[in-house]
Amino acid sequence: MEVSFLSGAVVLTGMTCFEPRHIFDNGQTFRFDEVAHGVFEGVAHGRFLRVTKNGDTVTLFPSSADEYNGIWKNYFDLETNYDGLFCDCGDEALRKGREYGCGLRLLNQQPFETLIAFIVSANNNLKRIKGILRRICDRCGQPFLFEGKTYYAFPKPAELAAMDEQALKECGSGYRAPYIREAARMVASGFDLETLRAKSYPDAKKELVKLPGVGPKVADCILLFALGFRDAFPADVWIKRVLKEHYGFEGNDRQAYAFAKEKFGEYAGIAQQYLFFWQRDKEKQDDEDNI
DNA sequence: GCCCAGGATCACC
DNA sequence: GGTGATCCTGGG
Repeated sequence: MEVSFLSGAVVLTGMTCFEPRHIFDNGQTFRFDEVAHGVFEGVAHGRFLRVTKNGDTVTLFPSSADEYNGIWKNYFDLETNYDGLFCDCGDEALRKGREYGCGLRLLNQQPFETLIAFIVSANNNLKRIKGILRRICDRCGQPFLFEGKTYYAFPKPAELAAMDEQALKECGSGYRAPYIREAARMVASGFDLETLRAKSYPDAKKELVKLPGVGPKVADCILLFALGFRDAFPADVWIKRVLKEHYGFEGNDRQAYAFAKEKFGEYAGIAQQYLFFWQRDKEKQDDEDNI
């Protein structure tokens, strides 16, 4: 991989392990859309970003050397080498998932945004989650202009805590409105997500589930997608189907965590992403076949 | 109008 | 520690 800085853009060449669709359309972020074939746009870290890929060349726009080094390099987890991961792991399902999901990467997102996004994700589907978060951002995030269009940053804890329950419900969040409000209030008044990075995985998880609307699965999403815990393993319905179909595993949630830890070890979270992507695409394909 | 998908919570054992 | 009802809403 090589990085070059053009005027207003960052160009990454030799990117064999970077596939925008696999990165943005895998349930880890809800703020990017494919606006044209192969062109993804979204807002992260309070900035607009357009990501395109041609061959093995990835372009980030608009960007600069400072922004790349300060934000996007870490956001796209570019210091982790995904190339050889799980290639000869002796686990057929994982090897296949890895092959299929090649180019997928874990994003390092902002903890507060990730917390709220996954509270919203509970008992919900991708399309609705996206809509709810967009309306929340439109309503109380900081606006900024880019190419003549207005975009909204994800709200800060205090901005979100200031929204009343009724307004949150009007965004479509339903019964989750009081959870969102109270979690935002707790973070605004001192619940420090950043310090969780220094804790062990079980301790950090114990802290997170103290927040309203955060159970074991949502806590794992925050740990994996925002706080750098690569061993966190979000056990949602999709991944439980994988465990059942390909590993013959049938158990409750806590047994699933133990199984994942034993089976996939310190990279359980990355394995989860490959398996999740594979399973979801497979079922999407099955649905299309049934039409 | 009815049923379904999707996790956290709460009451209860 | 585990089980099952409930919450909300878009979509079939």
